[in-house]
Amino acid sequence: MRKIIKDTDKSDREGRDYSAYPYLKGLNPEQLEAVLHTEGPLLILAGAGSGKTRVITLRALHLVKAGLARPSSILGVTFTNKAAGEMKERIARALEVPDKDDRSGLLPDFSTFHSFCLRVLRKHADLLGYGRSFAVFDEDDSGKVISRVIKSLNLDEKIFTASKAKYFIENNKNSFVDHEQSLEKYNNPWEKNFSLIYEEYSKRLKQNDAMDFGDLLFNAVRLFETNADLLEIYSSHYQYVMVDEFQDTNFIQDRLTKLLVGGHKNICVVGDDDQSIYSFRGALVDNILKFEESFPGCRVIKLERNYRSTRTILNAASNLVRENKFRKDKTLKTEKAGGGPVTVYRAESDYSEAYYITREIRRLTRLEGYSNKDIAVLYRVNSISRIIEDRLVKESVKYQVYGGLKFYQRKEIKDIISFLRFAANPKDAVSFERSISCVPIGAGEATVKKIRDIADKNGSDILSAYGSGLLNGIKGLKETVSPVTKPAPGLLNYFGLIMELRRKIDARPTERGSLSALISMIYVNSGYESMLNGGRKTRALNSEADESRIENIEELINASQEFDDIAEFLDQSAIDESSAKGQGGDFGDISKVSLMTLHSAKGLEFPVVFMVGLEEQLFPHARSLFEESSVEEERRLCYVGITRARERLYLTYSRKRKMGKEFRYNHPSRFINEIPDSLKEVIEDDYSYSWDEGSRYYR
DNA sequence: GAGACTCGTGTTTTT
DNA sequence: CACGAGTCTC
Repeated sequence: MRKIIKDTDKSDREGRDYSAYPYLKGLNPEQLEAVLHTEGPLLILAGAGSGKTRVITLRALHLVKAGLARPSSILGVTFTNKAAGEMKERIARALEVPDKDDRSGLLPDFSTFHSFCLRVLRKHADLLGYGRSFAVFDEDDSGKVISRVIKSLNLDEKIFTASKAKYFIENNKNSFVDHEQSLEKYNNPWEKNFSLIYEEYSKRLKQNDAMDFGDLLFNAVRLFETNADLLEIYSSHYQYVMVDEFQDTNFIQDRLTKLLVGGHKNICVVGDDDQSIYSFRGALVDNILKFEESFPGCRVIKLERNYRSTRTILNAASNLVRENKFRKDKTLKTEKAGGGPVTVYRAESDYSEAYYITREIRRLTRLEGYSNKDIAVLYRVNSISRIIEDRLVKESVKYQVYGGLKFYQRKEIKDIISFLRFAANPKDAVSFERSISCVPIGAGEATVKKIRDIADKNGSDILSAYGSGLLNGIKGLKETVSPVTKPAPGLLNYFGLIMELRRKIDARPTERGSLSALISMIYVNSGYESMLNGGRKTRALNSEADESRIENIEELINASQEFDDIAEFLDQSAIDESSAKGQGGDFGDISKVSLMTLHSAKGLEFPVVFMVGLEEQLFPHARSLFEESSVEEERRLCYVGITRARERLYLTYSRKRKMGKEFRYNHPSRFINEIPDSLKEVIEDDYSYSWDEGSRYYR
């Protein structure tokens, strides 16, 4: 098999064809080389729009087609589930693996770092002292625990805020520093206290038999570093490893990657230091800059041909990013012609800015042959979307907001799932509290505390305490277990429901009924449904907020039909980031304008891009202005935004903007000035929108 | 002690 | 402006 590759390689230079591998046609020489370089370390420095995704997927495809690897021995790591899913889909189509069947083994394993680690830990976390059904806490859950910890340590919550503590803990976990090392490492009182919080937090997670997001990576690395035989199994199983967006990996992700490929070193990483935009998450650009040092003899391939943007757009991007001092110099070349100038719009107010964008979108779709799906509106912070949305709604332009609150993070969804989570893992006190207090059943803080205290005192979890009658002294809990018959809210009914869920979880899938039936049961029997319906006769009488909650729960019941396995569903819901319904990431087939943050736009492209709110303090964000390196990161973020555009780019800013309670008068972003005038066309606010509405807004 | 109510606050970004 | 913590009332 090796031979075939070599022959192919050679034949390229001699101009022979690739009839055995038709998918290689149309690749440029660098791309081709990247696809064909299969053995040993490979670094692909891929500029924006240089066909990076195509190279990765073709490389995986080629490994299979050329008989070098079984699909299941290829691991592709990405940062979002969406990206992972898309790559898998592409390969599935190329390999003609049908959709519905059990695909395991037939396709390469494309995962995020987190889902990969979670899968590993589900199998082996007992080696680290975790239970079979350990819980996965999201930011929200761990935030709650952290706040509690800060209180219990009698620290001033104004000074040692939960968010700072969270940041501290996250950073340490990302750097593979555990709470003991943290206590040793830091000596000043400030960090010492955070270390104490870290320590207590870790203990509580353990009590809850829970891991947070950081733990997934931390524990996977710990697992592999302390169990050489297990690492051997995994690293010899995954003969070929690829990591996408390598510039955004942090210390622990880099470490995990190196562990996995230690034996064979068949590692291919793809990235672009100009697109490193996650340093606040602990991402280290050095991981990609020093990759060659880590893997001596590594092949480096640069993809510098951009197939996406017009020359003007690309020039704008290049000129901008050239302002950064700390970067590897490189130049993207384009194949496309000039294109029109970048439009810079100066608005008097954010309202007027939204008006302009909406009007321009309508003009583009009516007169210039674009459709809504070709257009994206990108902003620095989510809060900007609102005023744009208002205007789009008023002018009946269909749009879809991506990102923002994720589906599984919505209150009502978390509420319903917390019943299931608690039933699956009775040590999960966070889910216990959430489930018992999300419906008013006469159990408030005091009762909850009483229950926890009883359980703690007897050294058992809450459900065992209930099962052995220890809770009988509590008001409303005199009888023993009773099956759930009617949806009457109450403490007894609550425990009846949880016990019932537990029985079903343990039962064989054939005997327990479908998962969606279980979730419906929770919804009805917990009293959640009647709470939302508020006793009203028809749903039309419900408030808009309640109605949307009901719809979301119905969506949840719907979505859960795809799952047979409860544990799998719980894992998915813990780490799946997909936002509101119907957002599979298929931007192509919905006729809506896309609205999203610049961060979530990474990896996407649109014929028309509007970048909104290009103002000092907002973009670059106020919090970045203290450090040169942070401003550079903002600039890279701007670079990412610009390079999303294929044909037309709009940069808009407003002189006056409502931020929080007050109006701010910001200067235009330095990033606008950093694009040469010759590439720009500046349009001033023409005051043509309705001042009536505007002034009412500004009252 | 539970639940309604008000006030104040706070809004960066993949998992 | 929406959410959470804190206060007040039943």
